[in-house]
Amino acid sequence: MMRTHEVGTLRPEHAGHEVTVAGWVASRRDHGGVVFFDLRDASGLLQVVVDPEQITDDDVHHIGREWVIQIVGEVRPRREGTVNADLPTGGVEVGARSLTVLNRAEPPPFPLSDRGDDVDEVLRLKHRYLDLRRNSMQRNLRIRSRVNAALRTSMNEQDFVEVETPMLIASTPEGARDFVVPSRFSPGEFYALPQSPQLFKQLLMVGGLDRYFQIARCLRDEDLRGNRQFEFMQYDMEMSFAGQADVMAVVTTAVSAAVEVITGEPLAFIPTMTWAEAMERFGSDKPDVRFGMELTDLGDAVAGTEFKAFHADAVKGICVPGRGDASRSVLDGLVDRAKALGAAGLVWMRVMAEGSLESPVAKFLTAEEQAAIVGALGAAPGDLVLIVAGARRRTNDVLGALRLDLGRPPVAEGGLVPLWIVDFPLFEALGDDGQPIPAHHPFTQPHPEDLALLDTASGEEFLDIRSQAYDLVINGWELGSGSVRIHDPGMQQRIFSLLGIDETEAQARFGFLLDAFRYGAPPHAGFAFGVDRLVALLAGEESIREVIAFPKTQSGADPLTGAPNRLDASQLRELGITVPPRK
RNA sequence: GGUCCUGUGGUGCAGUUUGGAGUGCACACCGCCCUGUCAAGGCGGAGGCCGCGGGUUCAAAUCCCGUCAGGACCGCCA
Repeated sequence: MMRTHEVGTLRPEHAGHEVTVAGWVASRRDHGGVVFFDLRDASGLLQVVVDPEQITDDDVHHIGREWVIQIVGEVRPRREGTVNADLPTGGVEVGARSLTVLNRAEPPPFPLSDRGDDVDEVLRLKHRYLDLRRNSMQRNLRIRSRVNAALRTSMNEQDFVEVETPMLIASTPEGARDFVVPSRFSPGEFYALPQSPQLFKQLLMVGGLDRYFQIARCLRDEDLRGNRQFEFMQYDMEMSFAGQADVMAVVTTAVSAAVEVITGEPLAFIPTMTWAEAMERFGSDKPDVRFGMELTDLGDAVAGTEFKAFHADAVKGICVPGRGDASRSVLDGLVDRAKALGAAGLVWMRVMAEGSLESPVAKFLTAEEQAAIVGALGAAPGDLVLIVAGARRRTNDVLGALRLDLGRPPVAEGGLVPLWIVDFPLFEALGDDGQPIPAHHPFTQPHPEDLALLDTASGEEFLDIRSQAYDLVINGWELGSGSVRIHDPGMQQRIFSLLGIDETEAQARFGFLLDAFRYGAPPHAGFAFGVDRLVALLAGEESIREVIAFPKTQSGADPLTGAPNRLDASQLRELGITVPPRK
């Protein structure tokens, strides 16, 4: 038997038991005579004591970190004054009767203790198998496993059917850039890897599965970020004879179950906010509502002002508490940032004692206007006021970004604060040809109150049409989104025609789905969210790389395996692929 | 595609602003001492292409140009 116990399970009630334990040497404290080892396995740390009267082999003084050893010995309570309150096993130790070296180890290239948290990430990824031994990675992957299990259990309890959908599918030109896989049987032709199971889950609804879910791997060939990887896991669901409220209830139950299994507290209730309100108050469709600094409309405060920059579609501001002491170079940096985000400029104002304003533009504003600005923002002496004027949507975007730059707390601070964002616009913008561009995807059902607008709208008015699309946001991260789908061929035809997709093109892109819908598609709606992001939030990590066993760097490389790499000439020949010579 | 930040013994940093001998700190590593430590302690030692290439200069870790790698952000992510 390799071991009788995992080290982290031993407690004072085991005193007197003879145990066999095995693991890695986390540290050695060598007194020349007695030697202490911290023995680590997946369950934790345990102090092992090697007494020279028990074990006389001098090699014990040369056992290094990360050596793999096995100890047979007796559990005993620690002597008075030597209990370690920082360790769950700190009340006991094992006195070694025998010590076996199961494997030697070279010194690791970086510390595996909690001190290793600051190590260069490339080095960690290159030796991920060592990085995984560290506390935080062990913890994060175990959180991930329990979240996956909780989601599955919840969906099964809610009578959903888990169905796997294919990884090798047809490419459609919609959405994100596809990863593609060459076909050996049909040289010159390619499969695409799924960006999401979207079309398949709608086919499953036509197929009468009624309630589908999957924890699905999705792939998108777009630039990576702290919370975006090429490949990621989506909790994906779709339900028939159901609408927005039904979907939100099911998702809330599942997410709540996952949160509860980690934090011990369910998400009792997830408040709802319209997209329009989120944009006006927070300048974001994924508002972080854990802190204030809300966007305030200053249109009334500066109505009729002489200051020409404030003669704009919208004049809005935020108040940054206590940052009136920001240096000129910091303020210049904020102005640059605002301009980079597309603002014409940024007005900053330091709020001085008695509420007077110190600002390059103060001389253009009357005392009444200055007082109105301070009043509207509720600014106090010592605060910093930032004002942007311009087109309303751009103004909201810029201030929303500055608000996050200046006020956003660490992702784990204050627990999880979830929010449903509803009534997204159906179209996010107008293309160069004046055709509206869908905000979600072209199968999204318009909002019932805005159906009439579909026929009467023109130009920018299209952007006011709402849809039955909804997002789940937690702590300012877009966790996922969903929508009620169009199931009526007539409505689908109208949307395609608004999007400038003619029948031939629609057939070519989504013909199989449209064909399926001719045979009696049930009304259906669904949702999907990023499991990596949920796990990162629950683990308190800013980057999903910390909750993925083998992630890629920002340039899409894997320092451990060397992916991506080049193929043999013979392999390429078989696939009918020619690649340019290496530069 | 763009902007910004970072790159110095195995690891984490300081040094770069204002050029002057690879100068410093902590950890790890090796040797010796040490029988109750908790990241043990003490003494000693070894370990450097200052990411890479070019330029300026009497002299470059330091200034300039280029490049590579990593990260954050913009674009992108229906």
